[in-house]
Parts: sequence; C-alpha cells; structure tokens
Amino acid sequence: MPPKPKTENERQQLRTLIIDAARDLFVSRGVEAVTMREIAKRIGYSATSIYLHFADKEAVLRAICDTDFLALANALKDIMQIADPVERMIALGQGYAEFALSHPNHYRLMFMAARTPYDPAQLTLQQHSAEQDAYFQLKTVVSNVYAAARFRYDLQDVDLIAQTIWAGVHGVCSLQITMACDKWVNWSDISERLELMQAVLIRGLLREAL
Amino acid sequence: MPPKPKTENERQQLRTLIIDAARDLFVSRGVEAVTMREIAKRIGYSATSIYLHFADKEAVLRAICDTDFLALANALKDIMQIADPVERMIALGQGYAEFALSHPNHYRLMFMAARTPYDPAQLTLQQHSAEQDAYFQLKTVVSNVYAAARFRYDLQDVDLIAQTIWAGVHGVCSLQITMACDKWVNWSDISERLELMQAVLIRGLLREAL
DNA sequence: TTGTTAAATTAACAATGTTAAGTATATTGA
DNA sequence: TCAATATACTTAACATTGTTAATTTAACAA
Repeated sequence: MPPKPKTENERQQLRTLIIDAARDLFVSRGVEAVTMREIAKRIGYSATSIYLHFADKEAVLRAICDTDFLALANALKDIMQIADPVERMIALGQGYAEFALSHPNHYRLMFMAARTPYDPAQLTLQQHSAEQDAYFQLKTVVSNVYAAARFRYDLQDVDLIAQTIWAGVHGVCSLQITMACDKWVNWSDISERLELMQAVLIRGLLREAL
Repeated sequence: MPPKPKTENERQQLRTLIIDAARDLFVSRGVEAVTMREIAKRIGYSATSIYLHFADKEAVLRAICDTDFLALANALKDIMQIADPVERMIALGQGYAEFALSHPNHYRLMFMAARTPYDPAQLTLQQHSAEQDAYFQLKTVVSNVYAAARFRYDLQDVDLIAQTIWAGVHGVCSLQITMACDKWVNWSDISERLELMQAVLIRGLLREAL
C-alpha cells in the first residue's frame, strides 16, 4: 500500500521476506510445484512485486541457496573447534550429514538440483562467496590432518582427498534422499550406512586404523 | 492418419516411439524444458495422442526410467563374467560410473530426480522389475566376495556393504554431474576421484590390500 | 499546487499440461 | 450392401504458469 521511496535497509528486508517465504514453500513442496503467485500471497504482495527484487524465479532460488550455504557453514563452525584433527574431520562429515538428512529438500536445492551455471561475469565474484565456505572448512580440516601426517603416504593431493570424503558422505545422503522410498532396495538403517561410510573413508585414507 | 484398430504389437511400437523421442529430448534439455507438443511433433503426432498411451508426462518419464534401468543392467552384464569376485566388484563400480558419466542427464533421471513414489498398488509388481536388476547384480557380486571370505571380519551385512559401495560411486558421479561447473571447488580430475574412491572402498571393506 | 519518481497493482500474454469434443476410417452385423 | 459401432487421431478449449506492459497510488521537490 505505501508507495514511498524505501531505504536500502527496507529493500533488503523485503528481499529476505521473499526469500524466506519462497524457501518455506520450495522446501515443503518442491521448486516446480510452487508458483510465484503463491509466494507473493504468502507475504501479502502481488506476484509481480517479486520481480522488483529478483529477475525471475531462478534468481529467487539462487538467493535462497546463497543464504543456505552460509547457514550450513555456520552449523559446522562449532565442529571446527574440536582439537584433534582426525576427530574434527569425522565430526565434520557427521555434521554435514545431519544437515542433509534433517533438511532433505533444502539439501536437494543446494547440492542435487540442476543449476543453470551462473553467468560468467559472476564467476569471479563468486570466488569467495559463502557457497564455498563449507567446502573450505572441509579442505582446511583435511589440510590439518595432512599436516599431522596422518594420511597414507601415497595421498598428496588435499583437494582430491577432500573431494573423496565429500563424495562419500554426499553419496550416502543423496541416495537416502532420492531412493529411500524405493522398496526394491532392502535399505539398511541410514545411520549404519553413514557409519560404515565414515569407517571406510577413515580406513581407506588414513595411515593406520584410528 | 490411419484410424484402423491396431494390434497390440503396433501399439507397443508407438509406445516405444514416444519413449525414444521423449528420452532424446529429456536427456538433451531436461525434463521440465521439454513440452508434450514437442515430443509429439518429433514423431509426427499431435500432443494429445501421447495421452492415448500414457496417463501424463510423469508416466512417460517413468516408462523411460524403466527401460533405462534395464539398459544399465544389460551394460553391466558382460562385467559379471569376470572370474575373480573382487575384480568383478571393482569392474562393476567402474562400469556403473561410466554409464553415469557418459549419460549424465540419463543418470539424473534415474537416480537423482525427485520421484513421486509409485502408487502403492504397484509396489508388489515392482518387486522384481528391471529397476532392481543393477542393484541385484551388485548385491550378487558382494555376496560372492563375502563367500570368498574377502571382506573384513566385522562386516556381515551384504546389503549394507552393497549400499556403501553404491553410495561411494554414486557420490562421485552425482557430485560431478551437479557441481562440476561450480568453479569454487578446485575439482581434481574425475577419473582420479573415481579411482581414489574405489581404492578407499577396497581398503576400507576388504580384509587386506588387494 | 504541480510535476516527478518510486512502489505497487491490475491487465494482459504466450506457453504449458491436460480434457472435451469432433472427425474420419475400418470392421461388424443385418 | 449399408447402417452402426468402435478406434485412432485431431482440433478446440481450459486453467495455470512465468513474465511484461500499462496503470495507479502516494510521497517528496519545485
């Protein structure tokens, strides 16, 4: 109702209002199933108003992901305080999985959805975005473990190691999220699967058993 | 043009015609981006004709997946001839990954897409569908390795082991498919990542190094 | 008071999945 | 042989969607 020039602060506030409403709906019913009109109604605006703040639906999704990557990084921050590097590494995987499994639709948006790559112009900006923080945390921990000379002798590439750990945990989580409802697999308990994956990673990567 | 009663065979033929056209388009441009009219035009029919053979778009997608699960199982069939069970297991992971990475959009449909679960009535029918074949193959190989007493002493659950291997390979592949374009990860070569994952799985699961 | 500008809305569009209604042809039954 | 029926298909039509254009409303500046 009030068409008066808004401060940057007010604009930002409305932006996050949109983001929060959209996330709520996206997460509970899937991106495709949610309409712009619905998001707008939720916050008491008309659908077209969203376009004053976001270029299109995809841009809303992208904004959600950006803030959520930050949230994940924050959730993992405490874990980074653990003293022993190997323990820290294990706990990080555990924390990551907990995030994934307790916010499956969330996780789907962030790590499983087909994303049209950002336009190249943004690629440099993105270099140090929140998005990379969680990965950076993992890489840091892996570096620590490497520095402590705990990895097998033949493992020299910190990125490669980090990506393998990520793939292992992500594999368990994403399979659970997508396929858990398929009864033709006699699924073991998810916590057992996660535990075995962690054990396999540890045994496969570290110099000797924990 | 020719409205004469069709034999069951002819009907089946048209069904696969639709499936093949749809898959082609889905795989190259994504499910959401492809319209029913487009699929129809591709095979020279009107859009509504598709509905004479499939309930809706989702049903077309499901039919595609069904035939493709079978194709995957077939692609893996040769590998099952390898004599040594451990080698067979490794080759199976490799074959699976090759399928995933050379048909990424395909793979996305099969193992990464949010699927509305089949209606419960079909659950029993599904029990022995093509869909489970690839998993069954994996489980068989794992059983063989288990029978050969090659797994670690504390690993007793064949399903759990199979699911962990699956998760590992799937993790590498799905991360590659979804995130490879994200430059904030300094991605190692995909074949290196796959190789390390396989090595980790082997070292983590088997009684002793290969 | 009167422009001007920003924020919002309503109207309008083209495209989509899907359903309903219509058309043509081959088989059937008399 | 000829109506009747059923089948394969098409065209029309609909409601819904993301999005753009045109319009309204209200605050500030002159």
